[in-house]
Amino acid sequence: MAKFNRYLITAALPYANGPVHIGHLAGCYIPADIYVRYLRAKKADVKFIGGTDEHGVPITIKAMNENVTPQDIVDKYHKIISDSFTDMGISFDIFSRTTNQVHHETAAAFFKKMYDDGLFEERESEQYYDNVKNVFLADRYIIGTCPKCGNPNAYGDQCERCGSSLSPDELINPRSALSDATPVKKLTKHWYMPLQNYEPFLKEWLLEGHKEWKNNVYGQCKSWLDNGLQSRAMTRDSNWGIKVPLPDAEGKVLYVWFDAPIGYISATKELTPDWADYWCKEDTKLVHFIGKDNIVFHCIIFPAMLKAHGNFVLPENVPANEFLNIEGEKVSTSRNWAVWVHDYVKDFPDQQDVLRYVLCSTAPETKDNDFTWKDFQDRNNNELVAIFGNFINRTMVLMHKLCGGKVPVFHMDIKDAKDDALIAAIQEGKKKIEESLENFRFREALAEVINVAREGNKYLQEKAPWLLAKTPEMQAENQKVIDNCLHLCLQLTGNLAIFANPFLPFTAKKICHMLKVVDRILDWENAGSLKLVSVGYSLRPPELLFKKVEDDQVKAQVEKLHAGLKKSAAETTAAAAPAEEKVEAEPKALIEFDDFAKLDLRVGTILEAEKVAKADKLLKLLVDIGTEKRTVVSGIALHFTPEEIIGKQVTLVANLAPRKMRGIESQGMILMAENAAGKLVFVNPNAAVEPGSEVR
RNA sequence: UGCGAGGUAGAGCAGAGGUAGCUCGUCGGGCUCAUAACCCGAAGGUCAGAGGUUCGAAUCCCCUCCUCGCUACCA
Repeated sequence: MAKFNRYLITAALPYANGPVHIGHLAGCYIPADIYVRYLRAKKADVKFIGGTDEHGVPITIKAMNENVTPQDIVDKYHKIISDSFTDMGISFDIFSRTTNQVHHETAAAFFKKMYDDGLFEERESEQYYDNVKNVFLADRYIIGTCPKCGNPNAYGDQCERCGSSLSPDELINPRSALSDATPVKKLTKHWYMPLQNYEPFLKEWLLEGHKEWKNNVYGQCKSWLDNGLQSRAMTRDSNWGIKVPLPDAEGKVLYVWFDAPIGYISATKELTPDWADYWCKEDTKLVHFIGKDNIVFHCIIFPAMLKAHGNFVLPENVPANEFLNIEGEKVSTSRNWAVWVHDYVKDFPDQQDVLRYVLCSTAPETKDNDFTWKDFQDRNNNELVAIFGNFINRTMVLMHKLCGGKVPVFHMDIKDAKDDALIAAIQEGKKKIEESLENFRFREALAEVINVAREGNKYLQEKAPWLLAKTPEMQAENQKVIDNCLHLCLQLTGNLAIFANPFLPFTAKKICHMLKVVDRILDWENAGSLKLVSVGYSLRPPELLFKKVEDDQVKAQVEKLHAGLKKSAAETTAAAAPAEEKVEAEPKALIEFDDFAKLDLRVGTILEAEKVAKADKLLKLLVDIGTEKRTVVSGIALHFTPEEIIGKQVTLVANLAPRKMRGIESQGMILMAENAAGKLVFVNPNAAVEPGSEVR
């Protein structure tokens, strides 16, 4: 514990090309905020760093599609994202952005230092280039017809209609997204970081030194390290990003994943002149909160960068969460299957803590989890309203009824075993919550908060002060017992405010208001105290902390979700439909006989067939075309077993340029007919002919 | 395809050799200060499936299936 005198907590920088949804909150921002609020309550020296990640290709694409500048895009989403976090009480000490000047300087200097220390390899490779705009094209910038589904607007890395991942070489009629020009290959130079050089260090530091990390994180990292790391390009050809700070680097920017984590450092610089204390002193505990998709960058690449640069602390833990599904389906921003934070805040005003509660208690800490509106309702109504809120409400109501609206005296002389048990439960609860939080088990910690409230309800029930005061005479006789009961319930209420504060900060404040105490009592050192409210103080009238979520609200939200989905689906279909007809109805452009004559089509016989290792759709075939035997790799393994096709006659495009697939050179292509259902059928002569016979 | 994580009651989780447990929900009863808490009772599980080790397996070993991520790959 005393090992660390300072905490630096980061939460993944959301990418500024869309708003944030509840999956982001559950996986990353709420756990981070809970942890930070807990540390602050313990008066730890802590900085909570966040910001938007504003570079990279997808932002430039989005800008192009909407006919605005990338800066417009990031300005828009930085605001939306930042507001969502503020509304939800995510208490960043700074929420910065990677387009800031400080960040550009910091990231460039970081790169330059590594360059000067000779830590990069320069390599040349061929990349697609747009001769009209004079720029290199990332795979995303190349658009063409998808060879699988015929979508005329597939990207060079992926077809968004059929979901298949592609390489630019596969696109039919590729064209530049910027100018419509046909891309050509051109040599380009980039700076690579030889990650393999850091393997010994990473293995020692991570695999040996951090066995306490969560299973999902440790296992993934071990897998990466066991399989061996490779050099990775840390620069890109683009004009949107941080310019590579070298003389011969016109048109080069830092790879977005190189610059983004440095954003944590830049934001700290922006926040405080003492930033170096947090980043460079060994007694700082650095913790990155992220989702599982970011594990490799935060556990492998960024630590390697920090180590390479030198003088930086390394993360002490990276408690990555899994993913949150919505109503049984994966979140999909493109299909609009998501609950957006800015929508929630509008639909459920002043109920941020309900969402914080539900997302924490159903957080995907060990596996993917499901968010449903029904569960949201149940947890709110049965736990927040009925147990937590209800205990505090009964305490306040009874105190006003039976103790004149003032904190009653505690009479030590009649303290009994039940009182002692309740006091012990408070102490016990404190210990459990601390232990859970320090080990990043937020669900468990929050469940314990509710549990303490449950103990309160139980105590109140057993003491039943309302039964002791059925008549004024009875009340006079029993007043000391009533006083003790409500005194303890009020102290417990104060403790619940402290316990709940990291999780439900808005609620904790409301409790303080009711108890007429200053927010300072929320300091963790007061947890377990029985002197939070002073005897004789008159308190405010009770106000309800939570209200029930009604069935029609649940219904409305579920409908909204489906309506959003339909709308999005309709848009895609509308956009795709004409194109689809075009592909099927309109024949390809006329060609001359000479074009046809370029094809060398031969009938061949399959001699051998075997599955290609590490590929689920590929068969490696040996085809006899008379004069020679060709090795052909064909993507038909899902339709045919090797045994059933040996001996079959096929039609082969014999003069197709050879191409390597999974390390095997394919010397030709087998013609297949595909029906609407996607079933493949061989195109072959309807009677056997000599192998090598020409098809004309 | 390889690797990683996961699969325990309707939901969310715990348990890592010794009679399968917790919270919420469901059903029945008691009680009532409260936005129906609390108490008592009940139903609900072939611990993903098959095989093995063991006196004894949710737990250890082997194989298979399913979900998610990373990674491949495709007429």
